[in-house]
Amino acid sequence: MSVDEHRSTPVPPTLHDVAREAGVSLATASRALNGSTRTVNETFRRRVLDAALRLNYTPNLSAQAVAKGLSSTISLLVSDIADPYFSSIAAGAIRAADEQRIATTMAVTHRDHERELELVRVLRGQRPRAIILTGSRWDGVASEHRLSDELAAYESTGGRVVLVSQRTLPFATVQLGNATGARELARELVGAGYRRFAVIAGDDRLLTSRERVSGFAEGLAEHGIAIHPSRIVRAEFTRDGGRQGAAELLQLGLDDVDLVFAVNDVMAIGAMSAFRAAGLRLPEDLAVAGYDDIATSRDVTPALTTVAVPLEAVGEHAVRLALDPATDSSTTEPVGATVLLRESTPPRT
Amino acid sequence: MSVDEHRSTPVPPTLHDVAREAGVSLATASRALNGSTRTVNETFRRRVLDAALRLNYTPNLSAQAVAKGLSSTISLLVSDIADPYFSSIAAGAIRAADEQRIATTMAVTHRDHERELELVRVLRGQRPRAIILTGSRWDGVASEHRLSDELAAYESTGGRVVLVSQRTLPFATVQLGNATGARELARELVGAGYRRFAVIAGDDRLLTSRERVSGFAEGLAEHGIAIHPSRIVRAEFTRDGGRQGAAELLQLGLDDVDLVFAVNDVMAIGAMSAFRAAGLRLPEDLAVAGYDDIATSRDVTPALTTVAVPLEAVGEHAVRLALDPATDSSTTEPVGATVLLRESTPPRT
DNA sequence: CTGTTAGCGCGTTCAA
DNA sequence: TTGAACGCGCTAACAG
Repeated sequence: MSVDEHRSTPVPPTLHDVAREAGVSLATASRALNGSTRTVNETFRRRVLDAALRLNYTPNLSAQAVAKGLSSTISLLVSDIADPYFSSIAAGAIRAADEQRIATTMAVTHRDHERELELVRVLRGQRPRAIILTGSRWDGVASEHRLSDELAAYESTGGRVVLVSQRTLPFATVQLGNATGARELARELVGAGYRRFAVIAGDDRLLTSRERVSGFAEGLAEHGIAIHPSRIVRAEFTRDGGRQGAAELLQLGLDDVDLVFAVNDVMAIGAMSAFRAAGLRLPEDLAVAGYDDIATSRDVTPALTTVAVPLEAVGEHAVRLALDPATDSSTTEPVGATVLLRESTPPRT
Repeated sequence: MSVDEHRSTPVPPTLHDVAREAGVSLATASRALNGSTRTVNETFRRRVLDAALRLNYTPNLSAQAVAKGLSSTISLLVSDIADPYFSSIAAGAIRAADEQRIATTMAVTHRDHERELELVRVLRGQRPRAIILTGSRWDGVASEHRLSDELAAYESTGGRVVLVSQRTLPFATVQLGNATGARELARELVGAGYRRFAVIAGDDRLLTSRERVSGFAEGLAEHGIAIHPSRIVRAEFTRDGGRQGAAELLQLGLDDVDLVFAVNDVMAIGAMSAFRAAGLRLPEDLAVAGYDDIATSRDVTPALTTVAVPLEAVGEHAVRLALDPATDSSTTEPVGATVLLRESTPPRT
């Protein structure tokens, strides 16, 4: 039937096949199937569509991208897709991209700067409409400059860059209001009667960690409360990091602490596990608060007090920013955060 | 300097630009940069590489794909990327794909058959090396046939299909051993002293749900225990579904039940929340077990008894299967499951 | 080992 | 409105 039968490697039908099958020219077939200006006779149109259906034709997106010099994909970089923080953002991003019929390519950096830079280079090869970088930016990390250069080069050749994090690089950014959220959390906790705090933070070069810690400290300072530096420990931005931070705090002694703020929920949950393993009753012996409001936060016992970040909306937003031609690199979209007081921080009488 | 300066739309440098800059032919530049057989003079090679670096050149992957008729991407379909079950599989898949320097395009079906079918059609346009479908297959759903046809068409034109689920379609499949895992869970639970069970299942056409329920029932039957049909409720495969299932069970009355098995952890956790809200103490008043061993399971209180599925490994495995040319469609890779008895099902004396 | 040339599948001019 | 011809960026013969 088809020419493919005698070929060794099977191959998808091309527009050429469709045109031949329909008895029209390549151009007509192209116009009937993918043309923007639908200036094609209804009869021919029908014939082409039928032929395409009969052949089970699917346009080769790569070829289209080459021909029009414009691809229909975006690239999304995350630190760790199994982390609910990033998978929520990804969910929103994929949905928004999907609405515009563009595909999302995902890549994972594992919080490795060099890897991130390398991925940007590789992904540029896809000529995506946009590259979205999620995850905290770093301070004092040399590769940030190279990353910035790479992204600038990409943007200078027609690409769009959107960051979901801090605006430390000159690109459109969805800012997360970490300082504000943490400050508000501190206020509410003081309002609930807490006075003596410890913090499990992340690497100090991690701006998200820094912003949350300083925002929290500011909120306390408004009430004349200070956190002793020795009560701020640093650990990895993961559940295990939270456990280790808690262990360190336990070793330091927690007699003069009534609430531990972990800079994200994943760490907070790890910390809760460690505290409990050490024999502490939560929240009676110790209160814990986190940040992000990942799904698990409401399911742990006691339910975790945290700051809700509309993660899926953030992802959608980033894509809209990326795909909206009007957006320029100086765009900064702040996203609000909401304090959620739950059982892990009961009011102190 | 460059011709782009006078152009309205900025454009990335092409191989042509690099060749000109290096003073060599297009072919030489191609060979030096991307050629497999590195039969190129070291001097020229240097010159080309330098030029590429100077121009910040990145090969256009779409063009490469068109030229060699082979793309460097795979497509991964998941039901819901924010669900830890799927994000874990995705993490493994992305990692494995990455190792082979191929990019992963993600799409989300939201458990909608029509959408899934449509996505397969769209994704075929990318000419991915492989399409990986994760998520339970359905029984008695008409679109399954059309999906199968679509996938067959894709495979007949050189693509590869891998399913992560049940082998109900004639494609390479990573099978999850749901029945076995559930049977083993039932045995262990009986061994722990439980005798009276209820089940929160999913849609009965969802094979994953069916397999887990029937496997569980089989395990009980070995000990002469049966589950009364009225003690099996059905709900959505989500946390809210779990809540609703629990609510239904509560309404039915749980006096004659000492353990509730929810067919996945997400539902089990939702159910725990609902049971607790209804005033039940867990696990004293009621034991609960789930399936999948998502990260949250060990963080809830009481820690959830479940069946561990090596999700990330499953994802990696699916990609290897997809990319290994030796694999044929009849390949079936079973994956073991491990019962994890935790505090939500303490031994009954 | 190098350069020339002909494609890959498709969009889009330009005449007809 | 249609079709022929060219170009997109790149690879893969082919000849030198």
